[in-house]
Amino acid sequence: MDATGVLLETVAYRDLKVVDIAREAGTSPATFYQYFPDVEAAMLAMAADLGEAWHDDLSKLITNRDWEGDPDGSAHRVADGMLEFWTRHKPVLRVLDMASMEGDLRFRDIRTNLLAGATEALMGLAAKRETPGDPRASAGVVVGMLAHVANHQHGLERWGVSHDLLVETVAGIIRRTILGVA
Amino acid sequence: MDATGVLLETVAYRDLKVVDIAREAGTSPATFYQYFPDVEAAMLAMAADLGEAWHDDLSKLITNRDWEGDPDGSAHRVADGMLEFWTRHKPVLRVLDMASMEGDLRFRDIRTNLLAGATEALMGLAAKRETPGDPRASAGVVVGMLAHVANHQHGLERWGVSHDLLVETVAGIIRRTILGVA
DNA sequence: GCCGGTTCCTGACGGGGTATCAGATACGCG
DNA sequence: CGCGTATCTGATACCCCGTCAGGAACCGGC
Repeated sequence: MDATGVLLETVAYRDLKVVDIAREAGTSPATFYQYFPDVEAAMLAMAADLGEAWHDDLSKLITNRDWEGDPDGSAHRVADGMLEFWTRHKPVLRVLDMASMEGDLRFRDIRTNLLAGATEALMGLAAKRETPGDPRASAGVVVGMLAHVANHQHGLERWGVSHDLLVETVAGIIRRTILGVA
Repeated sequence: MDATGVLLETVAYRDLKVVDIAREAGTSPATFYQYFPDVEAAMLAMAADLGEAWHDDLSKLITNRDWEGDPDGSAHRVADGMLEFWTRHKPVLRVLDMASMEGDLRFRDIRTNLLAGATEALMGLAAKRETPGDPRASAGVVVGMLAHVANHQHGLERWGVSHDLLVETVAGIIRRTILGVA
Protein backbone atom coordinates (compact mmCIF):
# COMPACT_ATOMS: atom_id res chain seq x y z
CA MET A 1 0.00 0.00 0.00
CA ASP A 2 2.87 2.38 0.74
CA ALA A 3 4.43 1.58 -2.62
CA THR A 4 1.09 2.16 -4.33
CA GLY A 5 0.81 5.55 -2.67
CA VAL A 6 4.29 6.52 -3.76
CA LEU A 7 3.68 5.55 -7.38
CA LEU A 8 0.36 7.39 -7.49
CA GLU A 9 2.25 10.63 -6.86
CA THR A 10 3.72 10.44 -10.32
CA VAL A 11 1.78 7.84 -12.31
CA ALA A 12 -1.80 8.14 -13.58
CA TYR A 13 -4.22 5.64 -12.03
CA ARG A 14 -4.87 4.23 -15.47
CA ASP A 15 -1.20 3.34 -15.87
CA LEU A 16 -0.70 1.89 -12.41
CA LYS A 17 0.37 -1.75 -12.94
CA VAL A 18 0.82 -4.57 -10.47
CA VAL A 19 4.36 -5.17 -11.72
CA ASP A 20 5.37 -1.63 -10.92
CA ILE A 21 3.89 -1.73 -7.43
CA ALA A 22 5.70 -5.00 -6.75
CA ARG A 23 8.98 -3.59 -8.05
CA GLU A 24 8.56 -0.45 -5.93
CA ALA A 25 7.87 -2.60 -2.87
CA GLY A 26 10.87 -4.79 -3.62
CA THR A 27 8.90 -8.00 -4.15
CA SER A 28 7.38 -10.06 -6.94
CA PRO A 29 3.92 -9.61 -8.48
CA ALA A 30 2.88 -12.96 -7.01
CA THR A 31 3.36 -11.51 -3.54
CA PHE A 32 1.02 -8.65 -4.36
CA TYR A 33 -1.72 -11.13 -5.26
CA GLN A 34 -1.44 -12.72 -1.83
CA TYR A 35 -2.85 -9.54 -0.33
CA PHE A 36 -5.10 -8.06 -3.02
CA PRO A 37 -6.98 -9.53 -5.98
CA ASP A 38 -6.09 -6.48 -8.10
CA VAL A 39 -4.91 -2.86 -8.01
CA GLU A 40 -8.44 -1.62 -7.43
CA ALA A 41 -8.70 -3.66 -4.23
CA ALA A 42 -5.50 -2.13 -2.91
CA MET A 43 -6.90 1.32 -3.60
CA LEU A 44 -10.11 0.37 -1.85
CA ALA A 45 -8.14 -0.69 1.24
CA MET A 46 -6.13 2.54 1.23
CA ALA A 47 -9.27 4.62 0.86
CA ALA A 48 -10.98 2.71 3.67
CA ASP A 49 -8.00 3.29 5.97
CA LEU A 50 -8.05 6.97 5.20
CA GLY A 51 -11.78 7.18 5.78
CA GLU A 52 -11.47 5.40 9.09
CA ALA A 53 -8.70 7.67 10.31
CA TRP A 54 -10.03 11.01 9.18
CA HIS A 55 -13.76 10.91 9.62
CA ASP A 56 -13.54 12.40 13.12
CA ASP A 57 -10.76 14.90 12.54
CA LEU A 58 -12.58 16.29 9.55
CA SER A 59 -15.75 16.98 11.51
CA LYS A 60 -13.73 18.43 14.39
CA LEU A 61 -12.22 20.84 11.87
CA ILE A 62 -15.70 22.34 11.74
CA THR A 63 -17.10 21.86 15.23
CA ASN A 64 -14.00 23.11 17.08
CA ARG A 65 -14.62 26.67 15.95
CA ASP A 66 -16.08 29.80 17.47
CA TRP A 67 -18.76 30.37 14.83
CA GLU A 68 -20.62 32.95 16.89
CA GLY A 69 -17.66 35.09 17.91
CA ASP A 70 -15.55 34.85 14.77
CA PRO A 71 -17.55 33.52 11.79
CA ASP A 72 -15.15 34.98 9.24
CA GLY A 73 -12.03 33.44 10.75
CA SER A 74 -13.82 30.13 11.28
CA ALA A 75 -14.88 29.86 7.64
CA HIS A 76 -11.32 30.72 6.67
CA ARG A 77 -9.89 27.98 8.88
CA VAL A 78 -12.30 25.40 7.49
CA ALA A 79 -11.47 26.28 3.90
CA ASP A 80 -7.75 26.21 4.56
CA GLY A 81 -7.86 23.02 6.63
CA MET A 82 -9.89 21.19 4.03
CA LEU A 83 -7.53 22.17 1.22
CA GLU A 84 -4.57 21.15 3.33
CA PHE A 85 -6.10 17.77 4.14
CA TRP A 86 -6.82 17.14 0.49
CA THR A 87 -3.33 18.13 -0.60
CA ARG A 88 -1.74 15.83 1.96
CA HIS A 89 -3.70 12.80 0.76
CA LYS A 90 -4.07 13.84 -2.85
CA PRO A 91 -3.24 10.52 -4.57
CA VAL A 92 -5.79 8.42 -2.72
CA LEU A 93 -8.48 11.08 -2.66
CA ARG A 94 -8.12 11.61 -6.39
CA VAL A 95 -8.75 7.95 -7.09
CA LEU A 96 -11.61 7.98 -4.60
CA ASP A 97 -13.19 10.85 -6.49
CA MET A 98 -12.65 9.30 -9.91
CA ALA A 99 -14.11 5.95 -8.94
CA SER A 100 -17.07 7.68 -7.30
CA MET A 101 -17.70 9.67 -10.47
CA GLU A 102 -17.67 6.47 -12.46
CA GLY A 103 -20.40 5.10 -10.25
CA ASP A 104 -18.47 2.52 -8.22
CA LEU A 105 -20.62 2.05 -5.15
CA ARG A 106 -17.86 0.72 -2.88
CA PHE A 107 -15.72 3.81 -3.43
CA ARG A 108 -18.71 6.11 -3.25
CA ASP A 109 -19.73 4.73 0.13
CA ILE A 110 -16.24 5.29 1.49
CA ARG A 111 -16.22 8.81 0.08
CA THR A 112 -19.64 9.58 1.53
CA ASN A 113 -18.56 8.25 4.90
CA LEU A 114 -15.26 10.12 4.83
CA LEU A 115 -17.03 13.39 4.15
CA ALA A 116 -20.04 12.61 6.34
CA GLY A 117 -18.50 14.08 9.48
CA ALA A 118 -17.75 17.40 7.84
CA THR A 119 -21.00 17.47 5.89
CA GLU A 120 -23.18 16.76 8.90
CA ALA A 121 -21.35 19.34 10.98
CA LEU A 122 -22.01 21.95 8.30
CA MET A 123 -25.61 20.76 8.03
CA GLY A 124 -26.17 21.27 11.72
CA LEU A 125 -24.60 24.71 11.53
CA ALA A 126 -26.87 25.74 8.66
CA ALA A 127 -29.95 24.37 10.43
CA LYS A 128 -29.17 26.18 13.68
CA ARG A 129 -28.57 29.44 11.87
CA GLU A 130 -31.83 29.09 9.96
CA THR A 131 -30.04 29.90 6.72
CA PRO A 132 -32.40 30.06 3.74
CA GLY A 133 -32.31 26.92 1.57
CA ASP A 134 -32.12 23.23 2.41
CA PRO A 135 -29.33 22.52 4.96
CA ARG A 136 -28.57 19.07 3.58
CA ALA A 137 -28.27 20.28 -0.01
CA SER A 138 -26.23 23.32 1.00
CA ALA A 139 -23.80 21.31 3.10
CA GLY A 140 -23.43 18.65 0.39
CA VAL A 141 -22.73 21.19 -2.33
CA VAL A 142 -20.27 23.16 -0.18
CA VAL A 143 -18.29 20.06 0.75
CA GLY A 144 -18.29 19.02 -2.90
CA MET A 145 -17.02 22.45 -3.87
CA LEU A 146 -14.20 22.16 -1.34
CA ALA A 147 -13.23 18.78 -2.75
CA HIS A 148 -13.31 20.03 -6.32
CA VAL A 149 -11.29 23.14 -5.61
CA ALA A 150 -8.72 21.03 -3.78
CA ASN A 151 -8.47 18.61 -6.69
CA HIS A 152 -8.08 21.35 -9.27
CA GLN A 153 -6.03 23.67 -7.09
CA HIS A 154 -3.00 23.46 -9.33
CA GLY A 155 -5.10 24.20 -12.40
CA LEU A 156 -6.72 27.23 -10.80
CA GLU A 157 -3.35 28.59 -9.70
CA ARG A 158 -2.04 28.14 -13.22
CA TRP A 159 -5.07 30.09 -14.42
CA GLY A 160 -4.14 33.02 -12.20
CA VAL A 161 -5.84 32.38 -8.85
CA SER A 162 -3.37 32.22 -5.96
CA HIS A 163 -3.76 29.85 -3.04
CA ASP A 164 -4.66 32.62 -0.61
CA LEU A 165 -7.23 34.13 -2.93
CA LEU A 166 -8.74 30.67 -3.40
CA VAL A 167 -9.07 30.14 0.34
CA GLU A 168 -10.65 33.56 0.73
CA THR A 169 -13.17 32.97 -2.06
CA VAL A 170 -14.14 29.55 -0.74
CA ALA A 171 -14.43 30.93 2.79
CA GLY A 172 -16.79 33.60 1.46
CA ILE A 173 -19.03 30.99 -0.13
CA ILE A 174 -19.09 28.96 3.10
CA ARG A 175 -20.01 32.10 5.05
CA ARG A 176 -22.84 33.12 2.74
CA THR A 177 -24.20 29.61 2.05
CA ILE A 178 -23.97 28.04 5.50
CA LEU A 179 -23.99 30.97 7.89
CA GLY A 180 -26.16 33.35 5.91
CA VAL A 181 -23.74 36.24 6.55
CA ALA A 182 -22.88 38.68 3.80
CA MET B 1 -14.60 7.69 -31.47
CA ASP B 2 -18.31 6.88 -31.43
CA ALA B 3 -17.54 3.38 -30.24
CA THR B 4 -15.28 4.79 -27.53
CA GLY B 5 -18.07 7.06 -26.36
CA VAL B 6 -20.54 4.19 -26.21
CA LEU B 7 -18.21 2.00 -24.17
CA LEU B 8 -17.41 4.80 -21.73
CA GLU B 9 -21.08 4.84 -20.73
CA THR B 10 -20.66 1.50 -19.03
CA VAL B 11 -16.92 0.82 -18.68
CA ALA B 12 -14.49 2.60 -16.35
CA TYR B 13 -11.77 4.56 -18.16
CA ARG B 14 -9.16 2.37 -16.50
CA ASP B 15 -10.68 -0.74 -18.11
CA LEU B 16 -11.17 0.71 -21.58
CA LYS B 17 -9.11 -1.47 -23.95
CA VAL B 18 -8.26 -1.01 -27.60
CA VAL B 19 -9.59 -4.48 -28.41
CA ASP B 20 -12.99 -3.61 -27.01
CA ILE B 21 -13.21 -0.34 -28.91
CA ALA B 22 -12.27 -2.16 -32.11
CA ARG B 23 -14.85 -4.86 -31.49
CA GLU B 24 -17.54 -2.27 -30.74
CA ALA B 25 -16.66 -0.43 -33.96
CA GLY B 26 -16.72 -3.68 -35.95
CA THR B 27 -13.05 -3.57 -36.96
CA SER B 28 -9.70 -4.97 -35.87
CA PRO B 29 -7.32 -3.40 -33.32
CA ALA B 30 -4.84 -2.74 -36.13
CA THR B 31 -7.34 -0.35 -37.70
CA PHE B 32 -7.61 1.59 -34.46
CA TYR B 33 -3.87 2.17 -34.44
CA GLN B 34 -4.05 3.72 -37.89
CA TYR B 35 -5.96 6.64 -36.37
CA PHE B 36 -4.72 6.91 -32.80
CA PRO B 37 -1.49 5.88 -31.07
CA ASP B 38 -3.46 4.79 -27.99
CA VAL B 39 -6.76 5.12 -26.14
CA GLU B 40 -5.66 8.34 -24.50
CA ALA B 41 -5.16 9.97 -27.89
CA ALA B 42 -8.70 9.04 -28.92
CA MET B 43 -10.02 10.61 -25.73
CA LEU B 44 -7.97 13.71 -26.41
CA ALA B 45 -9.52 14.01 -29.86
CA MET B 46 -13.03 13.55 -28.48
CA ALA B 47 -12.43 16.13 -25.78
CA ALA B 48 -11.02 18.59 -28.30
CA ASP B 49 -14.06 18.15 -30.54
CA LEU B 50 -16.39 18.77 -27.62
CA GLY B 51 -14.43 21.84 -26.56
CA GLU B 52 -14.52 23.24 -30.08
CA ALA B 53 -18.27 22.73 -30.40
CA TRP B 54 -19.42 23.93 -27.00
CA HIS B 55 -17.19 26.82 -26.06
CA ASP B 56 -19.62 29.35 -27.56
CA ASP B 57 -22.89 27.77 -26.51
CA LEU B 58 -21.71 27.53 -22.95
CA SER B 59 -20.93 31.24 -22.73
CA LYS B 60 -24.23 32.08 -24.45
CA LEU B 61 -25.96 30.11 -21.72
CA ILE B 62 -24.83 32.91 -19.43
CA THR B 63 -24.85 36.01 -21.61
CA ASN B 64 -28.29 35.41 -23.15
CA ARG B 65 -30.03 36.16 -19.86
CA ASP B 66 -31.86 39.09 -18.35
CA TRP B 67 -29.68 39.42 -15.26
CA GLU B 68 -31.10 42.84 -14.34
CA GLY B 69 -34.77 42.03 -14.69
CA ASP B 70 -34.79 38.43 -13.45
CA PRO B 71 -31.59 37.53 -11.59
CA ASP B 72 -33.20 34.63 -9.77
CA GLY B 73 -34.58 32.96 -12.89
CA SER B 74 -31.32 33.59 -14.75
CA ALA B 75 -29.21 31.91 -12.08
CA HIS B 76 -31.67 29.04 -12.12
CA ARG B 77 -31.38 28.64 -15.89
CA VAL B 78 -27.59 28.68 -15.78
CA ALA B 79 -27.47 26.03 -13.07
CA ASP B 80 -29.95 23.83 -14.88
CA GLY B 81 -28.35 24.29 -18.29
CA MET B 82 -24.90 23.50 -17.00
CA LEU B 83 -26.06 20.33 -15.29
CA GLU B 84 -27.91 19.30 -18.42
CA PHE B 85 -24.85 19.90 -20.62
CA TRP B 86 -22.68 17.88 -18.29
CA THR B 87 -25.14 15.01 -18.15
CA ARG B 88 -25.39 14.85 -21.94
CA HIS B 89 -21.62 14.58 -22.38
CA LYS B 90 -20.87 12.82 -19.14
CA PRO B 91 -18.45 10.14 -20.41
CA VAL B 92 -16.03 12.50 -22.13
CA LEU B 93 -16.27 15.23 -19.49
CA ARG B 94 -15.56 12.72 -16.75
CA VAL B 95 -12.35 11.63 -18.42
CA LEU B 96 -11.48 15.26 -19.08
CA ASP B 97 -11.87 15.99 -15.38
CA MET B 98 -9.92 12.96 -14.26
CA ALA B 99 -6.99 13.63 -16.58
CA SER B 100 -6.97 17.29 -15.52
CA MET B 101 -6.87 16.27 -11.86
CA GLU B 102 -3.92 14.03 -12.59
CA GLY B 103 -2.07 16.97 -14.03
CA ASP B 104 -2.12 16.14 -17.74
CA LEU B 105 -1.56 19.53 -19.36
CA ARG B 106 -3.11 18.62 -22.73
CA PHE B 107 -6.41 17.67 -21.12
CA ARG B 108 -6.27 20.58 -18.70
CA ASP B 109 -5.85 23.08 -21.51
CA ILE B 110 -8.87 21.66 -23.31
CA ARG B 111 -10.87 21.77 -20.09
CA THR B 112 -9.83 25.34 -19.36
CA ASN B 113 -10.73 26.38 -22.89
CA LEU B 114 -14.06 24.55 -22.80
CA LEU B 115 -15.03 26.32 -19.60
CA ALA B 116 -13.40 29.63 -20.53
CA GLY B 117 -16.49 31.00 -22.26
CA ALA B 118 -18.71 30.39 -19.27
CA THR B 119 -16.07 31.44 -16.75
CA GLU B 120 -15.29 34.71 -18.48
CA ALA B 121 -18.96 35.53 -18.86
CA LEU B 122 -19.45 35.03 -15.13
CA MET B 123 -16.30 37.03 -14.45
CA GLY B 124 -17.62 39.97 -16.44
CA LEU B 125 -20.93 39.75 -14.63
CA ALA B 126 -19.25 39.79 -11.22
CA ALA B 127 -17.01 42.70 -12.21
CA LYS B 128 -19.92 44.79 -13.52
CA ARG B 129 -21.94 44.16 -10.40
CA GLU B 130 -18.99 45.11 -8.19
CA THR B 131 -19.55 42.02 -6.11
CA PRO B 132 -17.18 41.77 -3.13
CA GLY B 133 -14.25 39.38 -3.74
CA ASP B 134 -12.07 38.72 -6.76
CA PRO B 135 -14.17 38.20 -9.91
CA ARG B 136 -11.74 35.76 -11.48
CA ALA B 137 -11.51 33.58 -8.38
CA SER B 138 -15.27 33.70 -7.81
CA ALA B 139 -16.07 32.73 -11.39
CA GLY B 140 -13.48 29.95 -11.41
CA VAL B 141 -14.74 28.44 -8.17
CA VAL B 142 -18.40 28.68 -9.22
CA VAL B 143 -17.76 26.97 -12.55
CA GLY B 144 -15.75 24.32 -10.74
CA MET B 145 -18.61 23.79 -8.32
CA LEU B 146 -21.03 23.36 -11.21
CA ALA B 147 -18.74 20.77 -12.79
CA HIS B 148 -18.33 18.90 -9.54
CA VAL B 149 -22.02 18.84 -8.72
CA ALA B 150 -22.76 17.60 -12.23
CA ASN B 151 -20.19 14.83 -11.90
CA HIS B 152 -21.45 13.70 -8.52
CA GLN B 153 -25.12 14.34 -9.22
CA HIS B 154 -26.03 10.69 -8.90
CA GLY B 155 -24.19 10.40 -5.60
CA LEU B 156 -25.90 13.47 -4.17
CA GLU B 157 -29.32 12.21 -5.22
CA ARG B 158 -28.56 8.88 -3.60
CA TRP B 159 -27.65 10.81 -0.45
CA GLY B 160 -31.06 12.46 -0.38
CA VAL B 161 -30.76 15.62 -2.46
CA SER B 162 -33.18 15.71 -5.39
CA HIS B 163 -32.28 17.18 -8.77
CA ASP B 164 -34.55 20.20 -8.31
CA LEU B 165 -33.20 20.95 -4.86
CA LEU B 166 -29.69 20.70 -6.24
CA VAL B 167 -30.42 23.20 -9.00
CA GLU B 168 -31.98 25.56 -6.51
CA THR B 169 -29.04 25.35 -4.11
CA VAL B 170 -26.50 25.88 -6.86
CA ALA B 171 -28.52 28.78 -8.27
CA GLY B 172 -28.48 30.36 -4.82
CA ILE B 173 -24.70 30.15 -4.63
CA ILE B 174 -24.36 31.69 -8.11
CA ARG B 175 -26.69 34.50 -7.08
CA ARG B 176 -24.87 35.30 -3.87
CA THR B 177 -21.32 34.79 -5.19
CA ILE B 178 -21.56 36.40 -8.61
CA LEU B 179 -24.46 38.81 -8.34
CA GLY B 180 -24.09 39.77 -4.70
CA VAL B 181 -27.82 39.31 -4.10
CA ALA B 182 -29.09 37.64 -0.95
C1' DG C 1 19.85 -28.61 18.33
C1' DC C 2 16.27 -30.72 15.81
C1' DC C 3 11.67 -31.00 13.97
C1' DG C 4 6.93 -30.27 12.34
C1' DG C 5 3.80 -26.71 11.49
C1' DT C 6 2.70 -22.32 9.87
C1' DT C 7 3.39 -18.34 7.31
C1' DC C 8 5.19 -15.94 3.70
C1' DC C 9 7.42 -15.54 -0.76
C1' DT C 10 8.52 -16.54 -5.70
C1' DG C 11 9.65 -18.87 -10.40
C1' DA C 12 7.21 -20.60 -13.99
C1' DC C 13 3.41 -20.53 -17.01
C1' DG C 14 -1.13 -20.01 -19.80
C1' DG C 15 -4.12 -16.37 -21.23
C1' DG C 16 -4.97 -12.12 -23.13
C1' DG C 17 -4.05 -7.09 -24.56
C1' DT C 18 -0.59 -3.93 -27.00
C1' DA C 19 1.57 -2.23 -30.90
C1' DT C 20 3.69 -3.20 -35.46
C1' DC C 21 4.23 -4.49 -40.26
C1' DA C 22 3.77 -6.71 -44.52
C1' DG C 23 0.47 -7.95 -47.44
C1' DA C 24 -4.50 -8.03 -48.90
C1' DT C 25 -8.61 -5.57 -50.26
C1' DA C 26 -11.42 -1.77 -51.99
C1' DC C 27 -11.76 2.43 -54.57
C1' DG C 28 -11.21 6.31 -57.99
C1' DC C 29 -9.88 7.45 -62.51
C1' DG C 30 -8.01 7.69 -67.24
C1' DC D 1 -9.14 -2.87 -68.01
C1' DG D 2 -5.15 -1.40 -65.48
C1' DC D 3 -2.83 1.46 -62.21
C1' DG D 4 -2.14 4.33 -58.11
C1' DT D 5 -3.91 5.37 -53.70
C1' DA D 6 -6.25 4.76 -49.50
C1' DT D 7 -7.86 1.66 -46.16
C1' DC D 8 -8.01 -2.59 -43.65
C1' DT D 9 -6.30 -6.89 -41.34
C1' DG D 10 -3.80 -11.48 -40.09
C1' DA D 11 0.30 -12.64 -38.07
C1' DT D 12 3.56 -11.68 -34.64
C1' DA D 13 6.77 -10.21 -30.75
C1' DC D 14 6.30 -8.32 -26.48
C1' DC D 15 4.43 -7.30 -21.99
C1' DC D 16 1.23 -7.58 -18.09
C1' DC D 17 -2.20 -10.45 -15.59
C1' DG D 18 -3.32 -13.89 -12.37
C1' DT D 19 -2.48 -18.73 -10.59
C1' DC D 20 -0.15 -22.61 -8.68
C1' DA D 21 3.20 -25.64 -6.86
C1' DG D 22 7.08 -25.59 -4.49
C1' DG D 23 10.73 -23.29 -1.65
C1' DA D 24 12.48 -20.22 2.30
C1' DA D 25 12.00 -18.21 6.82
C1' DC D 26 10.14 -18.34 11.33
C1' DC D 27 8.64 -20.47 15.78
C1' DG D 28 7.25 -23.12 19.64
C1' DG D 29 7.86 -27.90 21.68
C1' DC D 30 10.85 -31.45 22.87
